[in-house]
Amino acid sequence: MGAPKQKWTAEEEQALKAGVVKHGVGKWRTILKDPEFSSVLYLRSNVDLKDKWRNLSVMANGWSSREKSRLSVRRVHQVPRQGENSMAITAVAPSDEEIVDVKPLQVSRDMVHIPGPKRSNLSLDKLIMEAITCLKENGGSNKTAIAAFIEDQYWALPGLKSMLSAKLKF
Amino acid sequence: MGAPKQKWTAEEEQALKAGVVKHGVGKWRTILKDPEFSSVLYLRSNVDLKDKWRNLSVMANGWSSREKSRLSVRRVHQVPRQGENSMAITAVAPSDEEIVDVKPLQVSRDMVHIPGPKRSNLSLDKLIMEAITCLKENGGSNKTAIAAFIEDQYWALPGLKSMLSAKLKF
DNA sequence: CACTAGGGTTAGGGTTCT
DNA sequence: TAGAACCCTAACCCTAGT
Repeated sequence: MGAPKQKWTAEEEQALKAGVVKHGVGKWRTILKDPEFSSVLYLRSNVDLKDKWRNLSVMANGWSSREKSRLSVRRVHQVPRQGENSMAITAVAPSDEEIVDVKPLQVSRDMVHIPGPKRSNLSLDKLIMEAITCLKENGGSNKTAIAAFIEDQYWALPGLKSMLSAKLKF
Repeated sequence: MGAPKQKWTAEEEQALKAGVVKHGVGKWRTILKDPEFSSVLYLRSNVDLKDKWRNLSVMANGWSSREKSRLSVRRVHQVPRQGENSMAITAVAPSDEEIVDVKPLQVSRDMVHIPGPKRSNLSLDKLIMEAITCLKENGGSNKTAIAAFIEDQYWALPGLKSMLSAKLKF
């Protein structure tokens, strides 16, 4: 139908966050016009950006009320929107299968799984190496922000901490 | 505990249908406020209207055999995305008994279903690079933005951030 | 007029009740 | 087991204020 709901993709979400980092909260039109993000966000309006940011913010602190019994692991499959937004980096051959269910760090096998943000499991090694490289090359970068960036992608992957501990050596 | 579940009466159902003919599908609040129907529907919410309409539509779409639909009110729409929403309805004068059948005139857009290509991890590397670049270039500016960004990320696994912060020194 | 902030509404998946 | 009624909330709309 005319305007079906357009679910935000992970790429769009990240682009928005990066846009906010670069231009600031509330600079929706600016973010949208930035060629760095427009290729990803061109389907969105400034108002869309604002609304999405609001949703993200709500999730960030509290969405306490009803996170109660979320049983059942549900496969939330997201149908990629009409091709075209594929211009980006092709890199990574994702040998890894998609991870559908992300579980909290400490979960016993019969515990309830909390459906986390749907994220794909791309090569962790790749990410880590990339991050390390970037960090080294950009001595002045804000390490906290970078850590946050990585966290956002992998916050729920089990075993992440230990993996990182093993890989990161400075 | 709670509401005993209110079955829809024939009058309510009738009013809903009339409301849709008059105001269009999706104008639930408008229908509800219309004095022509509010006296009948005052017990219902806009969401109730929407849900009821969905039920009616499912029935009409032949899933379950039932009264056949003779009349149809069709949503006419046009553009994908970014366009104006306007939904025009063409109300064909009902003979008298009417079941409203809502079906998209044209192809549905969700027929396009790309079989689970792993969702892109395409831009992650790029995003990381962008973030780093931005942070670097902006130096001290946009502290507000950065703070907002970090704050937004804060719900994520705290262990990782602190660990990275500790390991990566600048 | 263009944009943003914030409240309001809708769409659609999910859940509960019968 | 099905289906009607109801819930949740991301996505989208409306509009005052700047």
